[in-house]
Amino acid sequence: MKSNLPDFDLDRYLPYRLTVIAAQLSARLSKQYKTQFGISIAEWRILLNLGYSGSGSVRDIEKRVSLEKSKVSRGVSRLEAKGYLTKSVDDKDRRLLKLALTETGVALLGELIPIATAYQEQLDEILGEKTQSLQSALDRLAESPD
Amino acid sequence: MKSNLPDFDLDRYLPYRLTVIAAQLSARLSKQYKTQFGISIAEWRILLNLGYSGSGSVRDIEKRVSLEKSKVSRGVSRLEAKGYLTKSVDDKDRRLLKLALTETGVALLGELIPIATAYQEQLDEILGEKTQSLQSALDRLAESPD
DNA sequence: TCATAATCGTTTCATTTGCAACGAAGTCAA
DNA sequence: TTGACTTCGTTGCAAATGAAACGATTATGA
Repeated sequence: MKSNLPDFDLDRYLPYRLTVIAAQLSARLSKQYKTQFGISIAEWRILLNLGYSGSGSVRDIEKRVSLEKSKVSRGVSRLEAKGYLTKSVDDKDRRLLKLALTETGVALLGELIPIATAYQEQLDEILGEKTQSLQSALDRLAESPD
Repeated sequence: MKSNLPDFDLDRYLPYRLTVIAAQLSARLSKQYKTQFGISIAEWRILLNLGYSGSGSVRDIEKRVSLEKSKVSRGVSRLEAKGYLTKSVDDKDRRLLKLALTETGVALLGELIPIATAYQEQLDEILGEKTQSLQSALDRLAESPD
């Protein structure tokens, strides 16, 4: 087809670019967590949140780590089945679940975190002095409306 | 559970951060393209690639726009069903498909591109002087070998 | 030439996803 | 108190996804 289209540079188009690079960066840890620990990214985020908050509801996690509530719900169930956390009803509000890591869960998280930290350090090394400007540019995008 | 975990800042963790922001940026255009034109992101990338390359095989698109070949295959089929492109066998190598936009496909793309361009400009505005440093930081990450 | 290997695009299949609907529990106001 | 409304977590369901297998075609090299 003859085309007389305006120019467009996909490689500089941020929605595309960020999606591709995010997938690239996530892929490595995702594979390692899956093969070595049988844990998905969603599960990792849940563990992490519970590790630091001490306990929380499905909704707390959903808001805090950017996961849909059905994903959180299913992730929590899997983690419970594997013995990494416990579910109980919150006494103050019986609609809520009180989720908390088990000892095994804490131990697992203790293995996952150093791996992520090492990866982040590696990325910071690659970025060098650009680390700060990247983070502050991302701050801007994150704050932007819609 | 008592925890004695090393510190970890998820909000500065790039694999997470980029994933969240990428999803946020993509969501807006994704919705608009879907509701207004019935087009998915994968289809948009396919259209875009064909619009500029003139024609190409499934594999060309796969490599060029970061889509799995099954996604390309299905996207191409949908676009063909909607009349936006044509499939034919490549005469030089009969394993390959020769894909090309129809007139309708070019017209559609002619509507999609200005929307994306306007969005990119809006993002550049939000980023201001940080646009360049963001792009160059992303260059670094993209080049990194994992 | 002929057998083997590689590549292309499609499809199968199990899993994942996102959305909406749901029951249970809590809130609010009349 | 009652009834309408909201919130919580789960689940049903249809669609999307990704990996592997497949047939068809081409490339390679003995």
